[in-house]
Amino acid sequence: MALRFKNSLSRRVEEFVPIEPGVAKMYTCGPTVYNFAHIGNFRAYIFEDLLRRYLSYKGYRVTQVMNLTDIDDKIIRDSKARGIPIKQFTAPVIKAFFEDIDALRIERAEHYPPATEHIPEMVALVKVLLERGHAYQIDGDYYYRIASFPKYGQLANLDMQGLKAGARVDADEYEKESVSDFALWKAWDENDGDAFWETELGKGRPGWHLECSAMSTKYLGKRFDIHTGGVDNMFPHHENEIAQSEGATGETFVNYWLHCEHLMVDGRKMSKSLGNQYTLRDVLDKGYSGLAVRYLLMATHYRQQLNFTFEGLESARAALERYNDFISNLESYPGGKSDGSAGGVISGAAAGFEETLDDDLNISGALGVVFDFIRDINRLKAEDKLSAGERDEALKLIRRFDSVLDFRTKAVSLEAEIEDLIRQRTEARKSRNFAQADKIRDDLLARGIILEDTPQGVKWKRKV
RNA sequence: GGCGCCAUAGCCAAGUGGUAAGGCAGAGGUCUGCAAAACCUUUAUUCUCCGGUUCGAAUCCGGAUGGCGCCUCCA
Repeated sequence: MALRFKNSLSRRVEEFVPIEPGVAKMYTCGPTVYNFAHIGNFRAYIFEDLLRRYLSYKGYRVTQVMNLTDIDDKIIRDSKARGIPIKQFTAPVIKAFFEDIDALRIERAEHYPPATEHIPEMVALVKVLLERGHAYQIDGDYYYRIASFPKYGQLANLDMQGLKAGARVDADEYEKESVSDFALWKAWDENDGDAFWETELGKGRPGWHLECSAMSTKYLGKRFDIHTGGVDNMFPHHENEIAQSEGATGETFVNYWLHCEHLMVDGRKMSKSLGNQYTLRDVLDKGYSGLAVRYLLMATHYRQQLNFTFEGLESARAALERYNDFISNLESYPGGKSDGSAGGVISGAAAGFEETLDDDLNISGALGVVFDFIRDINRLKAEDKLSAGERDEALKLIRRFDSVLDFRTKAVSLEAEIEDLIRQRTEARKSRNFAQADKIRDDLLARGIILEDTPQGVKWKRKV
């Protein structure tokens, strides 16, 4: 079976057929850099990481764009409150964002365009929309005329008549032709301070949705394969992107829309506005690793709500330990006498991994395959029925899986002091001074170093 | 009010018509100086509930209950 995705646009599972064979172009909505991202945000980025890595695994050449929204109301408000220029305000937040995605092993996208560096592209887009009758100007503000785009509401499955009746009308925007029309460009007022650009549209700044249309086109073309984001971006953000981009080009903007469900905490959506958020730093400060967070956020299918708990994080940590112990134990296994069954285990696991992930990135199913594989190989190893050649094939496969999962702990060398303690313990054991040996082992455990006595001698590992 | 999603063991979670994956936690065993790791055994006669369709339903249909999200800040 071929790779397929649940497309939000059609609400069906569809086979992935790229515009250009062998190439996958994707746009992934990125952070608004006014504050540290919370782990709910990172769930979306982890999902996108799985997507891009699996596309690569399947042999696609991937181009991913993730925007950095570095101009919006909150950024203006907060930078003004601190009395510093916007760039100075956003720079440390952007720096922290990249530190966080590194800690979570989220592979870098090819492009991270900041909105403020693409004002000319956005202005050009508004001009095209004006020419084509999709935009109008009132008092220096430019709006998108939703009535000019009949498909509006298709992605979110919203009836725009009903929406009007819903009457969530912003009182100070009464001058728009229709309450549903959204801002493309906002004229400067004094509250904006130094947040403005002098352009052909006048003095002002872009609306929220404009950057994604302008920047996706710049880096990926008028049409591209995949667009992702959180479900909460489906409306209005992605709906508006479609209206802008297709209004400007008259062509289909994106073929596959993939939306990631929310991370919950205590049964409620984790969000900045509800104030129930954890940043990655909050979690790391409690002693959990970025890797454990990665596992937890990745292990549940992206279209399923995931309730965040520290119990779940502990469970993720333990699963990672099993995964990593498997690899390191296998690496040090000298090999035994094959009973001929390993080949089937390996090829079965390889096929199963791909079959499940092909099915709209069924990661839970794929992890089931991985852990079945681990148990099967461990059993052969325990019975000494795995040859050195089969061991190497098994390692090759798990490393291939790991190109998608990236759950392998990084090898870090030991401090000389700890090496010395391990040596002292080995001496103590030789002289059967077990009390001393056990004390050293306990002390090291408290420092995150786990010791195991094996037939090949003492082995150490770091707590995941 | 409109649109949509979800409910599977102590916890997390796959499975969408052929007789309940996997992870964590728990219990017993093998191994070990003791551990750890690993392996073996064990932990849901049953998938929120009530009807229906079918030889056969966690899976399809109808209904009920409970939870969550979106409906112009949001990943």
